[in-house]
Amino acid sequence: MQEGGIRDDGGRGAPKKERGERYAQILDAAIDVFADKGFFKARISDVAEQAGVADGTIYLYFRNKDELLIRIFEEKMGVMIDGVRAELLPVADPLERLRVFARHHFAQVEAHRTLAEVLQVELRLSNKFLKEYRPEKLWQYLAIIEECVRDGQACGRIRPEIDPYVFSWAFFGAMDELAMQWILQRRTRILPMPTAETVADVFICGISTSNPPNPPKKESA
Amino acid sequence: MQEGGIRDDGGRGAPKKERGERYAQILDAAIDVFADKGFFKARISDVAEQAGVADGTIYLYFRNKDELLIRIFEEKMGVMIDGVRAELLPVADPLERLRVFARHHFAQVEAHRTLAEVLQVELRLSNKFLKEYRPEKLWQYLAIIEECVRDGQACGRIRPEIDPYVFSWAFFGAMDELAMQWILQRRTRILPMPTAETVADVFICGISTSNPPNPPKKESA
Amino acid sequence: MQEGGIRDDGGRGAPKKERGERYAQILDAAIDVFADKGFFKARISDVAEQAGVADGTIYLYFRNKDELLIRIFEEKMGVMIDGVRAELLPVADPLERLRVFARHHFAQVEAHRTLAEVLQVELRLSNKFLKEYRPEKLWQYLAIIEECVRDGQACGRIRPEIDPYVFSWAFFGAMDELAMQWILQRRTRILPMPTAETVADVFICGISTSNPPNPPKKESA
Amino acid sequence: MQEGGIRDDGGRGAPKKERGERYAQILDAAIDVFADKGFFKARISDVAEQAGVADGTIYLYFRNKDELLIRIFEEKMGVMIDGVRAELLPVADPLERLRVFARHHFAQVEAHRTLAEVLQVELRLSNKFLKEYRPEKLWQYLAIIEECVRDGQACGRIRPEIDPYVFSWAFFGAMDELAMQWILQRRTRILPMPTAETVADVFICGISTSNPPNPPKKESA
DNA sequence: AATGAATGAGCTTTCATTCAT
DNA sequence: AATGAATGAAAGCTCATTCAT
Repeated sequence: MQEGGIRDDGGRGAPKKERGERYAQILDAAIDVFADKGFFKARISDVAEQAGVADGTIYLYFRNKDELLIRIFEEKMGVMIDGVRAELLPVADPLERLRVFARHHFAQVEAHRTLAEVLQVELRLSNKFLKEYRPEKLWQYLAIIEECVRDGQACGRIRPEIDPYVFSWAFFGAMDELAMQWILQRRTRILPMPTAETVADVFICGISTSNPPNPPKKESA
Repeated sequence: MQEGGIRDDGGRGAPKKERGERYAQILDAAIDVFADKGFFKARISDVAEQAGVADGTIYLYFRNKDELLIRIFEEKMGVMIDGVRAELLPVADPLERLRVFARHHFAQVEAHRTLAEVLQVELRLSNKFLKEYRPEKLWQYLAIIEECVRDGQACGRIRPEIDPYVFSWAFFGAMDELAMQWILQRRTRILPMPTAETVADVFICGISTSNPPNPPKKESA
Repeated sequence: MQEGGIRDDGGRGAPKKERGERYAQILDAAIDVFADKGFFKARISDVAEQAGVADGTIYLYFRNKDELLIRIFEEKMGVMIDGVRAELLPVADPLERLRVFARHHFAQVEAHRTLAEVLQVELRLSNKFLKEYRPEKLWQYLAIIEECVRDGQACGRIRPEIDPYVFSWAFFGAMDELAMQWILQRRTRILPMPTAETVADVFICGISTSNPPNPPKKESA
Repeated sequence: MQEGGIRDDGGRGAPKKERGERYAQILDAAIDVFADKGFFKARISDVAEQAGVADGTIYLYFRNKDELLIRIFEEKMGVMIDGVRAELLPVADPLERLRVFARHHFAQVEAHRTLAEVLQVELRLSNKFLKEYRPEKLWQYLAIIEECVRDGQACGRIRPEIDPYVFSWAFFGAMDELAMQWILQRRTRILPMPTAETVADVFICGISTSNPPNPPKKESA
C-alpha cells in the first residue's frame, strides 16, 4: 500500500533514489526534528535545515511529509525486528525469550532516545496513521511476542487460557508506556534496564504455569 | 487550573464561563470531531458546526483550540477517576481492586468510544501535551493503581520487590494499548470485557505472593 | 459541471455567498489583474490587493483560482448574450441581424476593454479550459449567429450551401481576432465600430444570395 | 533575431548552437508536450524526457522556457510562410490566391495537429507573448493576405472600400478559430479541407466586385 | 557537450482567531 | 451573549534554473 501503490502524481513519479547518503541524512534529521517539535508542528524547512539541504531536496527522496514519517517508522521498526530476532536466536525457553525481548526493547529506547520518541509518540499521531496506515512492521514486531507465547503454551510452560494476541498488545503496551514516561520525565524513577526486568518479571510470572515468587533473575545489564 | 504555564495568553484572562449548557455542548462536539478527524485535522468550524454554534462562540468558552483538548481531558479524566473510586469503595482486597479497576477502565472505553479515542489517541499527540502540559489528572488516575499495589504490599498480598510506580504505568499502558487496538480494529479479536479479565489475571497473578494458576474469577462479562 | 458538481472538498462546501458587493468587487478586480498580468502570472494576492480585501477573503467567494476565471467567463458572457439578444429583438432581417450582432460585439469590446482581454486571451488559456471546461455560454453566443444563418437560409436570403455552424465560428473568429488586435495594438489602424461595419459587410456580402456590391450601410457609430 | 527586446537576459548571451540534431529534437519534443499539457503546465523535465535528453541539456540550446515557445513559433511560422509562398507562386488571380492560402493553412493544420495546437492556443497565452513579444513572423504571414487584397483592388477584382489590413486579420481570425475548434472537438462537424473551401467562398464572395452566387470552385477537396 | 542532483524563491490555499454588529 | 465575515500568517510543495562532475 505505501510503496507499490499506483498513484498518479503528475508524471514525476516516485523519488529516484531510495537509499544513499542524502536519504539517511534527511531521515535522521526528520527523526530529530519530529521528536523535538512533533510531526505536525515540524516544518519541512526545519527538517531541511537540520539535514543541511534545501527544502526541495527532501522531495527528491520523499514524496511528501507523511511519507517521511512512514519511512522513519518502517526503517527503524525493521531494525528493531532484526535486532530482537538476532538476540532471540540462542534463547530457547519461551519465558526467557520474553525477558530478552523486554531487555532489547528498553536497550534500544535507551540507546536511541529521539527515535523512540518518534516511534512511540508520533506514530499514534493522526487518522492518517491510525486509521488508514497499516503498520505492518509493528504487527511483525508483535507477532514475535505472540509466537513466544504460543511456543510456551505448546510446551506447557505458559497457561493455555492466555490469549497470545491479547497478551502481545498488553506486553507491548506496558513497555511502550514505560518507555514513553522515561523519555518524558527527566526524573530517574524509571530507568530502562531495571524496568525491563520488572516488566519481564511481572508478565512472565503472570502467565507461567509454575509460579516461582522470585523468578531466577540473572541481573544482566 | 492545574495546567498553569501551558502558554502565555497575553493577559487576556480566562473565558468568562466555565460551565453551562453551551459549554458542555461544545465540549461534546469537540470530542466527536476530534475523535473523527484527529485534533490537528479537525477545524474549529467543524466543532462549531457539530455544536450548532458560531465559530466565534467557541472562543467565549475556550481560550483556543488547545484548551479545548485540555478541557476534554481534564473533564473526562475527572469522570474516570470519580467513577473508579466509587466502584472501588466496597472492595477491600488490593488484588481484587486492580481487577475492578481494569473492568471499570474497559467498561468506560466500551461505553464512550469516541471519548476514549480522543483521550488515548489525541492526547499522545503533540509535544504540546507531552512535554509542556502536565496531565495531573492522569497522574491521579495512576496514583489509584499505585495505591492498590502499596496496600497489597503492606498486607503481604503483593510481592515487595515490585515498584508500585513502575507497575502503575505498565498496568495502564497495557490497558491503554489494548483499548486503542479495540477502537482501531473493527475486528473482534479484542473484546473489552474479556480483555479486562485477561489483563487483570496476568497482572494480579504476576505480582501476587500466592500464585493460583487459575485465579478465582467471579462473573467475567 | 462547473456548478452542480458534487466535489468532496473536505466538508467546507462551496462558498456561502454567491452574490453581493464583495463578490462583484473581487470579480472586477480579477478581470483587471488577469487582463494585466495574464491568468497564470497573476497572483491571488494581486487580485486581493486590487479588490482591497485579504487573500483569504477570496476563498470565501470562490473555490479556487480556476473558478475565478470560470466565473468571470460565465458571468460576462451571460451579459454579452443577454445584451445582443435584446438588441436583436426588433431586427427581423437575418442579414441585418448579423450586422447588429457585429456592432454589439465590438461596442462591448470597446466599452469593456479589460473584460474583453480576459475573455479573449485568457480563455484560450490552458487545457483546463480548452479541454476539460465546456464553455456552454460561448456556445450559446455562437448559437445566436447560427440561428441567424438558418433563418436567412429558410427565407432564401442566405445561400443554402453555407454551413451555419462553420459560419458561426468563422464570424466569431474574425471578430475576436480583430478585437484582440485592437486591444493589443495601441495604434489606431483598427477602430471598433468601423471594423464592425467592415466585418458585417464582408460576411453579409459573402453569404447573401443577392449581392449588392455596396450593401446599404447606414453608417451608424 | 527579430524578437529583440523580449527580455534582459543579463548579458549571458545566446545559446551557442542554433541548429543541429539536438536542437530539432528538443523543439519537436516541446511542441508535443506544450500541445498536450499547455505551456504553463508543461515542465521542462517533461520536454527533456520527451526529447530523451537531460533537463540541463535544454539550456544549452534555449535560454529558458519562454524562448522554447518563441522558437517554436518563429521556426514553424517560417515554414508556414515559405510553404504558402511556394504554393502561391503559380497563382495569379488575387481572389484565387486567397483560396490557395486558405487551403494551405488548413492543410498544414491537418498535417501537424500538435504544432497547430501550440501555435494557436499557447501563443495567445500570456501577456508575455501578447504584449511584449512582437510576432513578426505572424505579421509576415498576415502581410501575404494583405498583399493579395491590395493586388485585387489594384486590378479591380476586389472592392476598394475593403481595408486590406482589417481584412487580413478577419481572414486569419476566421481560419484560426475554425482550426482551433477542429482540434478541440473530436467531432467531425468541422473538417479541415471542406472548411477551407467554405471560408474561401465566403470571404472571396464577400469582397469580390463581381458576385457570382456560386463561385467557380475548382477541385474542392 | 551532456548530465541530473540540488537549489530556493514563489505560490496557492488553509484555518485559528478577531471584532464590528 | 452570539455571530460569522474577514483576516493574514503560515507552510507544503513545485519546478525553472544552475553547476560540479
